[in-house]
Amino acid sequence: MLRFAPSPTGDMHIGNLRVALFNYISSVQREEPLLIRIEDTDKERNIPGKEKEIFEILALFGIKHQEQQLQSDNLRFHRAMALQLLQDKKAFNCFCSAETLETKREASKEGKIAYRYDGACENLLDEEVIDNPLPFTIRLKKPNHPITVTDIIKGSSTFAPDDIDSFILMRADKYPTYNFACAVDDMLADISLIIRGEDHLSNTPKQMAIHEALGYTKKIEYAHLPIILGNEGKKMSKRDDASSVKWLLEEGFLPEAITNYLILMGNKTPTEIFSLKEAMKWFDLKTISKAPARFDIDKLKFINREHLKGLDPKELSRYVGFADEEIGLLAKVFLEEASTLKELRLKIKAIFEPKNVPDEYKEGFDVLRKLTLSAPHFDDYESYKAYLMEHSGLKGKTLFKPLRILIGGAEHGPEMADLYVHLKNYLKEVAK
RNA sequence: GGCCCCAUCAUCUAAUGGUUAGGAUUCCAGAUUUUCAUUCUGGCCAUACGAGUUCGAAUCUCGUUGGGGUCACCA
Repeated sequence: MLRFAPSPTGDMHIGNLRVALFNYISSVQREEPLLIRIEDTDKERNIPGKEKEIFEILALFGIKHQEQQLQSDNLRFHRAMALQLLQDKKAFNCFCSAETLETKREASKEGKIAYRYDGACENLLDEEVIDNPLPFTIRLKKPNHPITVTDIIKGSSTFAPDDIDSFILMRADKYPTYNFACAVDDMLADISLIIRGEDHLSNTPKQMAIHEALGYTKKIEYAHLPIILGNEGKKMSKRDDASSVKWLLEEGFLPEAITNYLILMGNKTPTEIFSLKEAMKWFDLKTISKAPARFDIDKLKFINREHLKGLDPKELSRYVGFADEEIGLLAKVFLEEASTLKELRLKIKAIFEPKNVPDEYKEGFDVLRKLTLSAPHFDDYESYKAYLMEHSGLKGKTLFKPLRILIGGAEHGPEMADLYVHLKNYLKEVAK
């Protein structure tokens, strides 16, 4: 079983989507089910409705899953396991207040030394624990040996016991922390391969320590994906528009193109343009680069354009707000200068809307417009052009510039003959 | 700062000890198109640095520098 475990605390991030995608591909390749687990243990941060949004996005990108669960539904298991660790003396109650810990943390920061839990409550006598009325957390005793994480992408890295530390499993409010809930749930779900972002790499030895303390011996495979960097060369944050899947969709990037780019970036692929289905055949976690990759919106635009070119005209027409194959074909013509659906919609809209004509072309424009409205139907651009030339007396730039504005909606654009074929049945409307 | 990871054009990558270090995106120039854009052709641009190992290093080793991640009773 593989799993994708997002938390419903914000908009779906592009990095999350990539993790979801890779999990999906790997689950299909390995013929193992995929579990979607919503990590909702932080009641304060959960945003109502985000969960639904996550499933909608997954569906939109064609990511299919076999099972789904809410992490909070496993609460009784988290508590039972914590109790067991306490009984086995693998964990202990900690009565240090958040404030005390905070001051100690500040102190080490000032002394420029790494903060570690000082073990204050590790060896309390049973009576001291029983009689203590203070709220408490439960901490795992740090392991007595280093833990090595073997990662499909990163190779292996070893962590010392001090770096794993005696961290908190259960908070004072009796709810599990992320690491504990995650480790228990992965164990319960019999997860075989965990694909997640590199920012979880330092959590992995902690979760392995939990498994070890619980006596769970199944060897889980790991793949930590390199971070996606924003323009600044730092981890993409909510502040980067492009990090939001919703934003990219609104900008007019096709899910297929986003998928293509997410698989392509920081990776070695046989071709540049491909579908998810094609990628299934050759995708391999081992070819993912170890170094973080920078998000390049220009490359995404290029890929989007390529996918747009391959789209069925009818479908493309619907995407730009029409229901006519001809408009779809017209949109394709505009693909030479537009690369997103949003840009395409603007170009097409400009053709059907009242035109903005610069003064120098106003006169010619009016002549051409009236001529077009009264002209007979011409099947091809050449005849239409000849008709206009004959009746207007215009030629060269004074003809073509206003004409372009009239039927192209802009001063610049694709070959007018290419526009005309798809517009000839709309001509009266366009010149209106 | 501690720990972990990384290092080929501006960006994403290819070259599994022997290549004029290749491709793509971006950018620029010429060409062509009765306007512009497109298209085509071409161009700019990289092995971070320093030591080894070797007949030979982008490739292996070590160091330096640089970059990133992470250090919560968040996930």
